[in-house]
Amino acid sequence: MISFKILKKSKKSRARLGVLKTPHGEVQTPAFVPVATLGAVKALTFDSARRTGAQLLISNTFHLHLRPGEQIIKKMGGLHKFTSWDRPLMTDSGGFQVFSLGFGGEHGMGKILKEKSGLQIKKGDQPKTIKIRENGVEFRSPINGEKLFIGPKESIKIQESLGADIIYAFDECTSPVADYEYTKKSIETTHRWAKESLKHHKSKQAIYGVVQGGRFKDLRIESAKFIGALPFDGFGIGGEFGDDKKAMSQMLSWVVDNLPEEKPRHLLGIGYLEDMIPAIKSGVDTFDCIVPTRFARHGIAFTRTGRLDLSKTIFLKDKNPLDKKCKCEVCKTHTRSYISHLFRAKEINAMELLTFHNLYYFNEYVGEIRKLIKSGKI
RNA sequence: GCGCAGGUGUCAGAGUGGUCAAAUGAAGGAGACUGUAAAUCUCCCGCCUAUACGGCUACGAAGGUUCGAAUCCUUCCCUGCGCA
Repeated sequence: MISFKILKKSKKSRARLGVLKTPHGEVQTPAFVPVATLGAVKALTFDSARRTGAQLLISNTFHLHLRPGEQIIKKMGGLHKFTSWDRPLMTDSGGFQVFSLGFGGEHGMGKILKEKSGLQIKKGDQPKTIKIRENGVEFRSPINGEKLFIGPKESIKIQESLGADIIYAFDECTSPVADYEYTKKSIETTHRWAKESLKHHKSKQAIYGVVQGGRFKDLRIESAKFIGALPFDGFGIGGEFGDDKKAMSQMLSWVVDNLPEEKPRHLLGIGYLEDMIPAIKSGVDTFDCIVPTRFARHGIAFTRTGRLDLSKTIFLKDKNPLDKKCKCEVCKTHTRSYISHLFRAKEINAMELLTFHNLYYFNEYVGEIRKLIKSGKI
């Protein structure tokens, strides 16, 4: 089980400072949650991940079910023992894959709408590659194409075998091009699955319910009220978040105002650095995102002066560290020149160094935000 | 000197009479990425431009054959290997 203690509530916003206690230690919130989809922070050892200041990781039910399979992990003593990660851990339910392997993949879009596409998902529409049924989803394995079925019952069973500290109810993450009627129907499904998830939940792990509702105010509120009234230990906020930054804060406030105040809230799959303060001010306690890790593998470093693309030749002549003020071990020891060279030469160290720095920087950034809440500035 | 093989865009390397500014890589350039099918993906990459199924210049050099040549012929230059 977990417990969540709110240490301070901001007078200026919905932001709050807290401590999330889990069987594997405490998390100072607000906290950034690095993603370890397959039971690894890509490019890093867990020892390194700890040194970046990572407090809590999120792994993925769908992907671990496919490979190596939850039975293997259970036999190895659960995810913590299997991986050697000894700090708090959560597993996502596979709900995001309903989107990413469904409409998301089909339409070639993420959950943040970049440009008007003219596409619209209407009530009754189904993605081509997967089928969303009453009790779950017929997936196709991205590895070998085999059919598999995951619903709330399956997801919870898998997550119980994996044994993370916090698990999630199975949900449908909706597309930014889903229309009102589709989204309305979808939250009915997500709500039904939430109750089913609770029904099949037998372990002592904490379980979070997931709020959906797309960009529609009444649906977000309805979903928050419904999920918030169920006996979950905390709440995930998922789905699309509109096509501009203001919209996200707006949508989060609709949701947060209708969730129980004393329970932790996790914003699923957001954010960029610039999303953090708005999300935290909207009352979010934890949030995960693949950005620092994936972008690192694509050559991008996040710094106080913006993003740097280390694949550019210009950095070969740059003696500076990635970020002059950063105290991380990468910035203390390496130049942009060297890291750029490694990246361009496709040395895997480049990914390690960039991933380390990015995670350190993200964690540091949230740490600063915690200080701002503490000192009453946010 | 003789024999053999060969000289293609920044590089490597296809192409052996038209559909060739020339496959494919690489290098180079630009962009994307928000609960990870992502060490991935997209675009540009001879020059000019009104950016188009446009113009120009190009496949070692110079001539030639042909309606048409990177592709065939002649000479020359150069490179590699072998033999003297």
